[in-house]
Amino acid sequence: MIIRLDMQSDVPIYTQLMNQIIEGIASKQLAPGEYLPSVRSLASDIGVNLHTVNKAYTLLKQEGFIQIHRQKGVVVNPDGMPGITPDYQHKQEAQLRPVIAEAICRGMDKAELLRIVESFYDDITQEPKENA
Amino acid sequence: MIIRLDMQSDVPIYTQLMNQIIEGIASKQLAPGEYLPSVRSLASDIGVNLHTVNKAYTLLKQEGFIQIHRQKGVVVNPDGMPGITPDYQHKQEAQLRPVIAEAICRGMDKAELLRIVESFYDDITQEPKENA
DNA sequence: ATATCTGTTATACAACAAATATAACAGTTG
DNA sequence: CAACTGTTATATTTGTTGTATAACAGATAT
Repeated sequence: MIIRLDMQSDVPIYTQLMNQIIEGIASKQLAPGEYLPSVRSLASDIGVNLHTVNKAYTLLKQEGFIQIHRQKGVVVNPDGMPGITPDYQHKQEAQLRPVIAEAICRGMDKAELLRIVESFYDDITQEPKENA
Repeated sequence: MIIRLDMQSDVPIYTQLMNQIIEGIASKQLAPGEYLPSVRSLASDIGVNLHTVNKAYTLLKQEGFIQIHRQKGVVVNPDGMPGITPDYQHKQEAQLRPVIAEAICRGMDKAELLRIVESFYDDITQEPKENA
């Protein structure tokens, strides 16, 4: 999977990494059971420090997306993804409400917003588009 | 309008302030032309520093949600809200994609996600529920 | 067994962001 | 003139982000 980082972004690198790995899983470019690069090799590939990758991996492990087998490597959770927990629902609401509120302010009607969400949903689930 | 801050949150206070003001406008609890408290009085009310409120106001001004009249006060933009600019669309995509990708990972199907977005949309547009 | 690969931990450092604390300035309004 | 606006400046504290090294401990391949 190709990782694209924007070093100019105000989004932390470890967050960009987490987001791209999660989208990779959502788009089935990364399948459960599939191994991810080691912290050192990924860090080297994308030109960041080992600890930055390790932070992303550790947080993804805490949320249940990946498993880390000591001395063996990092693998997309073969037991499946975490489900819709109450904690997750609260986090999702905290993320969605501000986005929806701003859309409303700017005059976006409900149908248009739903159309946009749907198109992103389709776009993610219809990857892989690895080759361009 | 009632402002609720979570001092334990990892979301910066000035961001929480911006979000709540934007949701206040979206829900029509704050109407265009309506005056907001001065930086000093709001800061005093919610128990934060003057500069924290000023940062939120300044950013809201930059995005076009409010106007700041020197020596007169802060007012919800009476010329209307900013529209759907390309910059905004990019920001919105950057905010939405990670949320949608995680929802997909966790097994939320498209209909359920759309239902959630719709319910938040309705919830925001059907405030004010000031009295509980 | 020895070298090499894992993740893990620890420490130190630089740069930056967030928030506070004071203070002062410059216009507006009562 | 006093009191209120937003604005600007400076300083300090605290926490986050990211880098840099280094070492540890277990697994694996030669």
